[in-house]
This record gives sequence, C-alpha cells and structure tokens, in this order.
Amino acid sequence: MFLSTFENRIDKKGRLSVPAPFRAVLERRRDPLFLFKSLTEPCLEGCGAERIEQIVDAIDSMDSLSSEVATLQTMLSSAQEMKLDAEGRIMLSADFIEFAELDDIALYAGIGRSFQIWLPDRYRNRESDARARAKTDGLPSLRLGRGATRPAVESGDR
Amino acid sequence: MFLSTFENRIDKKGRLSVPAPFRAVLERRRDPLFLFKSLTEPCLEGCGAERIEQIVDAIDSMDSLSSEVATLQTMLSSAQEMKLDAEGRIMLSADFIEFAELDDIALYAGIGRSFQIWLPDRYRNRESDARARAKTDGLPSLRLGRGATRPAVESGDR
DNA sequence: TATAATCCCATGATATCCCATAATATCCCA
DNA sequence: TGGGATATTATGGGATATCATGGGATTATA
Repeated sequence: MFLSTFENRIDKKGRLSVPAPFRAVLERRRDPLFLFKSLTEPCLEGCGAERIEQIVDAIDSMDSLSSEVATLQTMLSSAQEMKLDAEGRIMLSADFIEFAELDDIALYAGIGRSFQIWLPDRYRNRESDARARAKTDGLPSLRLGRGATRPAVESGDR
Repeated sequence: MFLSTFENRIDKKGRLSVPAPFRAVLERRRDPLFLFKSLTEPCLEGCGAERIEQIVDAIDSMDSLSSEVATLQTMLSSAQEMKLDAEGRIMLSADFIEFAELDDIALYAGIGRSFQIWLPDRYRNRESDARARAKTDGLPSLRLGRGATRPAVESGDR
C-alpha cells in the first residue's frame, strides 16, 4: 500500500527519488513502476504493471469506436514505464513536468493502491479543500469487507 | 506493451526512427513490424506479426460474406512489413504519408498491443478532446478480465 | 543510366551508470 | 535507556553509453 506524503527534489538533470517506502512496495511485488498523466487532475499517477494490463485487456473487450476506448488509449499513450537508477530515482520527461506543472520539488501522495505526484502548493490547496468539504458534507460511508456494494476483488495491490 | 508517446523527425530521405522502447518490444518477441492504415482514423497503426495473425485467424472463423470480414480484409490489404535499417529507422511509403497527412514530424502513440503514428497537432487535438470528455463524463469503468469471472470495478484515476 | 533504397559511419544531445556525500534513521551494546 | 556506531536515504556530479539524426558511399531497381 502506498501511504503518506513525501516531498523530494527534482535535480537539474530531471531526476527524482522515489520515496523508499514506495520502492519497498514495488520491490516486494517485483513490479515495475508506471507513471501516467491523470485524466482528471493536473498530476501524475503512479501504479504497477497490473493496472496497465487491466486497461489493455479492457480495450480489447470494448467497442473500438466508443469514446471510452479513446479515453483509455489516451491514458496508455501517456503512460511510461519508469526505470529506477541504482539510487532509486526516476527521470521525469519534459512532458510530465509540464503536465503537472512541476517545479523543483515534487510531492508524492500515497493513496493506497496507487500514488500521485503533485506540485506541492497545488496539492496542499486541494487537501484543505477536501478537509473543508468533509466538515460540511460529512464523511463518505465506508462499506468495508467483501460482499458489499462493491464486489470483492482478488487480493493484491493494483 | 507499446506505451507513451514520441515525436520523431522524418528526414529528407523519408526515414523515420522507431522509438527505441518500441523496437525493444518487437525484438524481445523476435517480431517484425507491420504498419497499416487505420480503419477509423487518419493515422497509421503499427504492431507485430502476432496481431496480424490474430486478424487473419479471426477472418477464417467468421462468415466470409459478412461486412466485418470485408473491413478486416481492407485493413490487411493496406498492411506492409517494415524493414528497419541498422539504426532502427523505417521508410514510409508515399501512400502512408499521404494517408496520415504526415509532415516532417511524426508522433508515435503507444496504446498497448499496438501503436499509432499521427501528425502531432492532430493527435494533440484528439488527446485534449478525450481529456475534456473524461472530465465531464467521468472515467470509463474497466471491465476486467475476460468474460465475467471478475466483477467490474471503478477505474482508478483519482 | 538515372533514381531510389540500403549500408555505413559520424555526431550532438541526453539518458544511464557509477561514485561521493551529508543528513537522518536505525541498530547495538554497555 | 543512553549514545556512539552503522545503515539508509536523498542528493549531486563526472564518466559512459544510448539514441535520434544526418550524410556520403554503395548497391539495387526500373
């Protein structure tokens, strides 16, 4: 599970350390790391191979002319497999940096099965918005465990 | 898997580098590269031999009089096996260049089992359309796995 | 013989590898 | 439980390899 937030520096070569706890998650699963541009927010999203494979399989089974397929293809075409160097760093492409409007510090936000990379100020603004909303709207009800509205899914991070 | 996007230059001899990660995918599978004209969009589509064989097999198992077969045959008839030079470049036929309305820069977009080659501006327009749609309509739900072994789960871009 | 395709080599940009270091966290044993 | 020793982490920089690209020479082709 990807949890907690971390702020790391993007050096002048464009390298960015992946937080050690996140690397540990990936290593334990023997998973390569994929990053892609979020479809809905100005941030990058990180995940393992399994989620990418899900999307590829889903496209195969859908109507190739549907707009959903176009959306999923857009996601794939922004996805990159990130090779970590010996020190656990990735290289952010200019495209990624521009999309998330990153400067010299990147904020990692672990959100369970995946994580996001944000411009720190932008992330904090959104965080305080979310907290304000929770105060007025209350918390979403959590239906936990198997057999609830949301069917159980095979174990394993995705 | 073919992922990510790349912009490469078509030089004055008509040569175009295949992105190294795409070449790696093909080499690993010992697959030659095929290009054909997209049936639905003004772009070229690229894949390995395996996918071509899938299409041929699909035709065999379909009603030879159906219009789907005619469509797939149209696709195959535009397919060319591309030979790469020592530096990993292909030569695009005049027919291909005209069909995709390519200029001096070609944009490769990896979409999983295949990739596309676009005029960059045209691709980016299509991408921003897809992103705008995703923002208003929400994300497609992923139908996972083949058949219904696994229940549907919300896609995870959040 | 002219034209186009292929081969071969050169080159600049940039990613990757490898090492160093400072700060911090963890360990270990008195 | 304290506190020094050790390991880990994030970061930086130089050396090296890879990649995309360009062009001349050579071969195929029409």
